Amino acid sequence: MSRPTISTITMADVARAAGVSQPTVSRALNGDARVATSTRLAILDTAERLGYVINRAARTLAGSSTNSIGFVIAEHEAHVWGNPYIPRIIAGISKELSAQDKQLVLFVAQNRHDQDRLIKDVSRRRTVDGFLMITDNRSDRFLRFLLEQQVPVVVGGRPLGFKQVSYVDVDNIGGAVAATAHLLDVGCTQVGMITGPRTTGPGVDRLAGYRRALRARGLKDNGAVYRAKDWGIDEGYAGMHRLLHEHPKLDGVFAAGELLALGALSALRTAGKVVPDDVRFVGFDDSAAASRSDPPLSCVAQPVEELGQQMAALLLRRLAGEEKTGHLMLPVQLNPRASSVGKDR
Amino acid sequence: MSRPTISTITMADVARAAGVSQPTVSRALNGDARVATSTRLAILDTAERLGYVINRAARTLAGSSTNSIGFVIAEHEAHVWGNPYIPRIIAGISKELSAQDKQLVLFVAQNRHDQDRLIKDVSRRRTVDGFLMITDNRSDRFLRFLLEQQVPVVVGGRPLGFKQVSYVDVDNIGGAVAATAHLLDVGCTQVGMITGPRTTGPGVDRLAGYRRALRARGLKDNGAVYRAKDWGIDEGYAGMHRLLHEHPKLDGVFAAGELLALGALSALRTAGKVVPDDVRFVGFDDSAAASRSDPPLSCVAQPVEELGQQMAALLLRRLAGEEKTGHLMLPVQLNPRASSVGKDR
DNA sequence: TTGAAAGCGCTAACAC
DNA sequence: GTGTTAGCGCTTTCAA
Repeated sequence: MSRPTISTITMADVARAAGVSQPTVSRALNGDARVATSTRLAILDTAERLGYVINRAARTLAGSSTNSIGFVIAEHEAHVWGNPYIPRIIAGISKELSAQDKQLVLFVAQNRHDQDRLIKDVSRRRTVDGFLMITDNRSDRFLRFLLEQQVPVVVGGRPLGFKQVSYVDVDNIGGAVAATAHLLDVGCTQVGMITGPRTTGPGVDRLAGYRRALRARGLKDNGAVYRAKDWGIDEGYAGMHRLLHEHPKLDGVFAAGELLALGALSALRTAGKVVPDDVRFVGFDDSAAASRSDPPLSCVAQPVEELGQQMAALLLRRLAGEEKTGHLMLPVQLNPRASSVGKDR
Repeated sequence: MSRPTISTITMADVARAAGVSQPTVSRALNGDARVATSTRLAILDTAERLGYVINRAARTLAGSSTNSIGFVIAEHEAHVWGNPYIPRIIAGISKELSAQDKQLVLFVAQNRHDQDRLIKDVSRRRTVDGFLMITDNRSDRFLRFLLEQQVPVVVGGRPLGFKQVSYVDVDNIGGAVAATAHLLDVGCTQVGMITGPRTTGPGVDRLAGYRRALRARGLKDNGAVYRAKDWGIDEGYAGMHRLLHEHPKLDGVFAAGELLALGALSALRTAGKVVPDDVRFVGFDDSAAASRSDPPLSCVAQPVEELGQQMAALLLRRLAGEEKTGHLMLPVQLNPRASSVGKDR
């Protein structure tokens, strides 16, 4: 049993079977309005019956679009590779793209050299119609290049230091306000925060939300803020450790990242603190992980998969000329949980 | 300043500039041995000078290869999206592929429906030359299909229930043996284990390694094994919780997964155990995360990025006809650390 | 509303 | 060794 021959049904085959010309098949399949409804239906039927699948290479060669978009992972080493959201973001992107019959091509540019190669390639030959990317704003040369060249691009997470860039982000400020307000609501008087890098939009915005919530209650900033250098578990641990030493009376903590929260929690337990008896805690999480039982903590749930999907949708709209530069903010949800951690309840 | 025109330098342009025919340019650029060295050099030089970049669509249409390979994420929802290794695996794959000028196309098949669509597409039209995939062996219909159709595929992690499939995996057995032996070496007398799903190669193999190490010391299995239903943090927590209740005298634990270890650690702390004073602990980790300070635990370090790279390399070799079905086992390293967790040292 | 003809940029025979 | 000649399977004018 040798490999079955891949049926190479072409538009010409469909045309022959349907009794029309090959260009008419092309028009019908591409939704050209000039094709008579009866013809279209006959063609669609024949194509389906014959199991026709378009040859992307031919389409790309003849047409003006590549029908594929690129996803660039350009974050600095320590960030992205510890970014637990990448798979989910990809799932969201993929969902949207496959619905529109676009291919998703992956590019990894961890260092300057990779970026240069990408820049060179893109500048000379358009391999994809546009880019989606996750960046930590450190190694942003590729993004800058894309914007200069006016190559369509949509970024995940508000990028700092760029004007006129399309991006999709979750409501970081709103989420941080809700988290902080929640801690105050349940009676905390000394609320601290571990925020993400000041070089990132989410890091800055979540801190802003925390401060806004304090201000709204007429509380003054007690300085119990740790600005993590990255989003990793280590920084969460280090941050919590430091906060506990500098602010022994802390009775509430908001850790603005999933791994930061894990690390912070670890430090709390190491210090013998019981959550929420000694210290109330709110973290960040993927909304898809909302059912997670450990840590059974209050968290701000972000729609990560939808973030990816919306990024793709926004890019496709731009490519279709329906939209110029634009932003999109996805709502988050505060997910309060009343479990105890640090000892058995 | 409008968008600079993408220079559409074709082989014909290079040919003209170099004073040869277009097919000769094709041969030179593709390393055809029949081209005279002097001609080749002249052509390469001209191409470089003109900034020539090949048109992949044209190459694919005219040739017999698509010059791109697919990466399929086919794991069951709960598994993959919590799989912390995906980004690193992708990095490794990308490294190898870009070195060979191949594109990486992503496919996501979370459910039966996605898989059917993929199967249908692949059976009718070859979009990529081969596939790389991560699977949890539950939703393995796509893999089965690929094998039946003799589509080249390389799997990451030993897949259960398949014969004649190429895969790359780390030395799970060796790692588990080393981990268990280490616990015994440092004086543990009651060593338990939390292993991964019995439907996965690594889950089975790591358990086998643990048992082999016990046997080698003449110890009999004390039954202190928790078989996690997935690799998530929750299962680690649940497993540790259960082990502690059923085996109160446990003084050593081997958690055979990164998230399993995190969860297990959490449960240990929750139960008031101090690591390593009360219980010795060995987890699994990405070797790239070896510098991680929390948890500062002994671990089996896996070369995850290299796993991806080797997967790609193996597939490319198969496509080049250099190799048939084959396996590759990457060595792991036991990384003993002597830190304390659960209280300040 | 449809067909005929041209051509996208490359690879692959086949000559010389 | 190198040039000539044919397509690959589409999209896109241009006629009809």
